[in-house]
Amino acid sequence: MRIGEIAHQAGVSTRALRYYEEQGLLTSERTPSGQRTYPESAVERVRLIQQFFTAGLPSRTILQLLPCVDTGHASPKAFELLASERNRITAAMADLAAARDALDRMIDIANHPTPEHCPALREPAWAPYNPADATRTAPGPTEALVASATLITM
Amino acid sequence: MRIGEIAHQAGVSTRALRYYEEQGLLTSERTPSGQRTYPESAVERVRLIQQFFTAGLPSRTILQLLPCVDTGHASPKAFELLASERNRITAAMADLAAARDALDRMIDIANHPTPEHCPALREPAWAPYNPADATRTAPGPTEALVASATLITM
DNA sequence: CTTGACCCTGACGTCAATGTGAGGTTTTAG
DNA sequence: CTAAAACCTCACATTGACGTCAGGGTCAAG
Repeated sequence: MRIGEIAHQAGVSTRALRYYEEQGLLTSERTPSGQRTYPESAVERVRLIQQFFTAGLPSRTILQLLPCVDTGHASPKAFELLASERNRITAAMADLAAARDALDRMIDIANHPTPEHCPALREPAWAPYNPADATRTAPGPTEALVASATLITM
Repeated sequence: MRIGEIAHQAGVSTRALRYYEEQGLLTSERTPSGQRTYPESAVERVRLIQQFFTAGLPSRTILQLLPCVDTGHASPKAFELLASERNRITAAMADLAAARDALDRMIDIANHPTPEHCPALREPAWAPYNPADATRTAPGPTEALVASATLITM
């Protein structure tokens, strides 16, 4: 398969694929005329790479991780890296959850049944970590709103 | 309080605070000589701003959101924005979870009790979405490893 | 053989939240 | 009073994963 096909199937640009190759994340055969050729499996590999990029891993880190995907074995160094990146991701998820909760508090206040009731600041929307709000975990308030917004934005 | 104190308490640089002001996210009084002065509450406000930045919201979006923190009311536009950003964050968390699971699969394989058993690719580590692995949700494998890595990296 | 779609290699542009340094004023501690 | 520490305003540098344009080959179809 040529680069355009891979790009299409993996949902990325050809520029991205050449960049991955430049970074050592992806290899390709070449036709006599110099055009890149990939095996089918490249599609999944690109998707994995993209997943890591999306998760905020820099290319240098991905480069260190990929060999252990290929060999199925992890050196001690790679092992540490795997673990520390996992921790990083976990921390990032916590940060996102915190921001989401802040938004939820704002939505709650904006949705307050009696708008006259909260002139501004009885409990500021950004109060530091109100544990009473932390009992609920996943869905959050105003499901209908979020659902409709999903329709709008996804 | 002056800028250095706020920066210290909020855990950001003075440069960041001046940038926030430049972007309209933060206001300050000035002493006759021109030095910035902030109320105590600025610390929490900066922390909120940082939380949003960490969650990937761009300053322009934060700028649209903050008024509704201040007034406790959200215009329809702001409301849509709140909802769509909440969705964005939720999607980002899902992406992080997917990457974390990919790492977990790699860790599992690297930790495989019989390393000789998986020469490379019986089930590639990056197999697309193995639902059997999705039953477990939060903690993941190799707790001890992750715990020790936490000690190392946090 | 030619046209249009695809591919190639540079190489510069982008965007956003800061970092950093220059050159100068203000505040604070002694 | 003096020196250090903190502040001020420009304004250019950084980082990373691409976008985009230039200038030029390649490949299938008609």
